[in-house]
Amino acid sequence: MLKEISKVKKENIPKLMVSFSDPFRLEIIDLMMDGEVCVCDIMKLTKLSQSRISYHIKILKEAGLISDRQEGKWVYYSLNKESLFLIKEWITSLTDYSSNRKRCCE
Amino acid sequence: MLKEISKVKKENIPKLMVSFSDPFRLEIIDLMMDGEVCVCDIMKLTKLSQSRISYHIKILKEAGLISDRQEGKWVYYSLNKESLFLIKEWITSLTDYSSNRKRCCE
DNA sequence: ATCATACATCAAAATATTTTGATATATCAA
DNA sequence: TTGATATATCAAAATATTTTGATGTATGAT
Repeated sequence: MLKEISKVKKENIPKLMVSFSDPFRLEIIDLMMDGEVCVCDIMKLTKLSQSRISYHIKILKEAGLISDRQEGKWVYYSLNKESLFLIKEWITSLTDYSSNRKRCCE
Repeated sequence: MLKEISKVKKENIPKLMVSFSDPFRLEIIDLMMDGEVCVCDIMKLTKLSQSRISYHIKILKEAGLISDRQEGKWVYYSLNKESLFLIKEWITSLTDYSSNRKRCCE
């Protein structure tokens, strides 16, 4: 069902959603809303340790939610708008298609 | 930031999102898109054990994503459209407000 | 070539989530 | 009242995620 009405593959949803399931990742995402950030920016702004940030960045990256761009010693991360749109579309399919049928299975 | 541009309280986002972060919960949500389901429906349709289903139902309920209605021995669960809309609104705030500024912190 | 900086990765420990099987509770029917 | 059914809850075990501190790698400056 969900499979067919959205461009996001159902099996990718959990990984994407896990991105939003941790308060520190939400903080990082929040920072990225203002534009690109490097790990060092996040360190300054959140007081999380470097390896901890790298860990969460990795989760976000593997979910496809962020992109990176290296510039010398720095790696700049930014939100991947395309996947945000896919998620939005998926959620929309939930709100739009959830039926008004009283009972599902009879 | 996210705090201010959406009606969903930031601290509630992780719990809501955790709902979508497990494939079995997604299956259950999927079933609910067709209307109300009881635990017994989910048992028939998914082959998950009863207590396992109750556990996942509890997660969904505590996130505020589903509502329940008891009728005799049965408890019918259904998606709570209001919270789906809040989530959609939150995701929309992400896509709409994420800035095009190149660098966040300078 | 050496050093400092930015970040990634790794293994171990800490912590959290999920599953399981058993038991509890509530409702209904006989 | 007894028994069956639907679901919830619980504690233990299994499993997964997160944190920590240490080490590795690449880049650029001296």
